[in-house]
Amino acid sequence: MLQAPVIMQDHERCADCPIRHRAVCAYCEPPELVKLDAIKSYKTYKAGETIAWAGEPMDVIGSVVSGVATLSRTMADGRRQMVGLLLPSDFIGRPGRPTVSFDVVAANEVRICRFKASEFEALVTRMPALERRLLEMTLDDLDAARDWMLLLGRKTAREKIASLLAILARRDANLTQQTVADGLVFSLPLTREAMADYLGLTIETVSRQISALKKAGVIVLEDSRHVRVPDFVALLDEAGDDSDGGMVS
Amino acid sequence: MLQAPVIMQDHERCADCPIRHRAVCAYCEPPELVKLDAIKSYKTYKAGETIAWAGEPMDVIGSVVSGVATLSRTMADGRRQMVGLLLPSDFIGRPGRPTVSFDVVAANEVRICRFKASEFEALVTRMPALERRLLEMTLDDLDAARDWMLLLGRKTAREKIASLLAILARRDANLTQQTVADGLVFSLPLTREAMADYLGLTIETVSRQISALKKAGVIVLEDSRHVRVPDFVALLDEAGDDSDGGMVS
DNA sequence: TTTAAACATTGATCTCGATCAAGGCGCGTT
DNA sequence: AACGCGCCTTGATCGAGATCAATGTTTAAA
Repeated sequence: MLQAPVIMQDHERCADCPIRHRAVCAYCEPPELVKLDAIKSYKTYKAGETIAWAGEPMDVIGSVVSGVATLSRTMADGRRQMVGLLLPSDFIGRPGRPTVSFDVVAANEVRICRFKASEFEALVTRMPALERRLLEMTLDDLDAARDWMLLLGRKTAREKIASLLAILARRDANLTQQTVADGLVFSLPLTREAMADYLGLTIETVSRQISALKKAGVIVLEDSRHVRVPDFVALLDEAGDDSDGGMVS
Repeated sequence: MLQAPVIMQDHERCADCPIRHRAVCAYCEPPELVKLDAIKSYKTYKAGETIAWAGEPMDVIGSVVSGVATLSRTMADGRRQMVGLLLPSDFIGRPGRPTVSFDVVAANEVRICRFKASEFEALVTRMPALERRLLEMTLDDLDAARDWMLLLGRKTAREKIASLLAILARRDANLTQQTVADGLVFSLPLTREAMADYLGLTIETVSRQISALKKAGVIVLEDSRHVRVPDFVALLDEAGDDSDGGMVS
């Protein structure tokens, strides 16, 4: 969620701030920026570690610096559905809300830059542009959630896998500034189980469909965690998407 | 989406405004309120009529006064997934976004109170509390979308139907101030087809599962569009939800 | 290097919901 | 009343993905 199209590397001072990408770097005044710097802190979570449980009070907001975190809802009998995937530069937090409404778990080793929620909220009231930015980010999340709903409700297993791979490939290409022409190569930051939770499938089906895409030549598996996409358009075609969704071209 | 817990009937002047429920009534200053009144307009759409197509520029924002509207995404081959359900008092619009990203369709006769987007935006910049309110509403939508994702990805057909009925029953009870003890009665504002699009099912499965819940005594069908729920807790149980989700008790 | 545990793949079978098909019901029109 | 049309229900069958089961692979600890 909440992906910044390009990371701004010319703002070293706030390089890891949860809001750096457009809000602070674009709008904030230097005095406020100093305050942001003074109250931020870092924390690293190991793979599988729970960052926050559903229902817990959420006293920090932040953003992913490196690694991958997941948001998921679980039913009483253990069925689980991922409802958010947080990659580097994504924002974590629900401004103005006292509790988390889903489990936040580290998919692999995750480094997070955090603010105390109360201090962040105070800052927001003094910086109207920040509030605007938060609204914009939440709308991005909502759009992503709605695409995700189409995937869960109407796509076949094969389309689901292709869609997920396309999303991960796009994110990776943005971060590394690759172009499509090179033939994308990227790593899968999720286990088969996490992919299954993302897609509303079982791990067996995930595995089978990845094999099928491999057999069809749409992807090449360097190993079980590294994928090469020779032709990105072919992958999008498998995903059933009708647009290229803003790929770096 | 964006449900107001109780409609404020003591603010006649802005009774139909897209933002009446908490933002204007709670925060706005009288001079601004007058301006809101001056620029609002009404429009009624017939059942099945498309209010806006995906990709179109969206020059109005507004809210549902009566009737039901749906947001849905469609794939190239016609598969459709509903991604938003707008009941009376719900907000329509993506503040700051130039286009709609899904089809907006009237499920039955819908009356909408509208602002020109540009005028509304201008107002927002002068009323910081309004921006805060929009953020809050968008977060509500995001929470709803995430619950919906759990439904689509992991619930059985029967649980899906029960969940939808529970949502509609709750909304109806809130509007009419019924209590659970009475044994809820409410009308289904959606056709079987719309329910199927909501739930990621086919109309046949929707029909069958409604029949099954009827046979099990969880619901009573007065006719195909009116439902009685003798025991709301039993319905929630069928839905697989672990919380009562804020029912009026 | 061996071992154990987590993760991934593949096969065989089953099941829930989709699909195909036929009728029924409600309602407005002629 | 008869007709047509949209909507809903029910039955029969099919198939995609789940489930059950076995085996292979990677990783890291001993």
